[in-house]
Amino acid sequence: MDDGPSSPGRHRQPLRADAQRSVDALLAAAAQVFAESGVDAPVRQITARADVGAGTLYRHFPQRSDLIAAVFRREVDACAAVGPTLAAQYEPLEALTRWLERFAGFVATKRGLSAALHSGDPAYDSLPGYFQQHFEPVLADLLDSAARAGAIRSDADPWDLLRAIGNLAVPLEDGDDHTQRMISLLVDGLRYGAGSAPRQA
Amino acid sequence: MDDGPSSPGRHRQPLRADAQRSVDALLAAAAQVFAESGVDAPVRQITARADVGAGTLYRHFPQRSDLIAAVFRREVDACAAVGPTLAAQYEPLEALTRWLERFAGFVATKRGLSAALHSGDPAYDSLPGYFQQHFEPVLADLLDSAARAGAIRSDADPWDLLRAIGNLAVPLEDGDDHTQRMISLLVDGLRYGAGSAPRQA
DNA sequence: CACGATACGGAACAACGTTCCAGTTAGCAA
DNA sequence: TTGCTAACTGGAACGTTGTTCCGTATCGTG
Repeated sequence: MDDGPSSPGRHRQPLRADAQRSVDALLAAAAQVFAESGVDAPVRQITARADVGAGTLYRHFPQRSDLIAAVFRREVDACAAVGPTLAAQYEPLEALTRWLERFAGFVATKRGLSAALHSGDPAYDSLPGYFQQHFEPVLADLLDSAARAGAIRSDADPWDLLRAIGNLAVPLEDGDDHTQRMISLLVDGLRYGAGSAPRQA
Repeated sequence: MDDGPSSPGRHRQPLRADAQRSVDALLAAAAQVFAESGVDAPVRQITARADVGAGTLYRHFPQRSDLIAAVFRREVDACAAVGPTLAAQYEPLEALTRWLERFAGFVATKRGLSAALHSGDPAYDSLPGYFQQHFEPVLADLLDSAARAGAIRSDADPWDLLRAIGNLAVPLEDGDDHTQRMISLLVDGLRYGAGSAPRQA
């Protein structure tokens, strides 16, 4: 979930208690600020909200991309973890719908990150893989359960769906319910061929 | 070719002579600096090379995107204009090859612009259209002439070729001749089905 | 409790984007 | 040519940002 310092090996040392607090506060603050002002937001805005000095930030995240990548991974983990929880709590179709909405919320906070991803900085190279690796199995399980229950067709491709919703949620940004309507439309589309022979995802 | 001030209607007034000099100097300097250091290069670097004050830059290009877009359009125009010239000067296949190499040179100076394009700034919205609108006819003519001369097959899609070379030239940046070899490979591919029935571009 | 290692805060510096205006210059009319 | 006005120019100056540095505070341990 939270790797302490920068990029390479996970966490080398157990991190002192206050240091762990700082890292957590920074990641939480950065997540909020990134969502509000994009990944190019001023550093001071983050340190101020985390109630932390600038030196503390640079101690744990020497490169800006370290912070961005860490926030990204943390949010991917959080969103992916919701999948099994929902699956245990709701019937398959309901769990699927709710998770897709949650995923749309995740995507909505990624304003400006797309540009960073294509900036050529090698620090971001691993993120798309991380994204796919963690989300695809979660959605695959949700789809599978719903299909077994006869609630949706069985030929939906998880990765296609993820990208479709990603494209749906990105251009809006504003808090209207357009994305939500689109998602339910997609789910309805999945339900269409439930019992009989389906066509495509 | 050179629209004076910022974005909307072309040039509203004929621009005073010294102002025209400044604009030209700025566009030339910006083109060099962008090619060397990317579109995020410091403003002062541009004004210094243009031998111009900062105020002069902001008078003619209030937004950074104005300057970037102007440089982009100017270079598109310059590159597109070379097409007919080469066509009149060389035999069709030679003209085609030379222009493709020229086009690769154009693409090579666009480092970092791809990221800006996807930044969401509406000032860049028109650029892709401008790109396609000016390059596609030029290449289409060159391909057509070469096909009529029996030098290449006749089913090559100009737009496909432009994007292929664009992808070829982007990742290299360094001045090796890899791009050039790839282009000649492409042209050889075009020649393959010259007289007989071809397959695809 | 005391001590060493670790981490913290925020002042300080450098570099940048942008604004502002006193001085200069181009274009035109007499 | 000369004089006038509007347009244009240069660069100092300001506010903001990224980043470093180090005296001080805190943690974990024997």
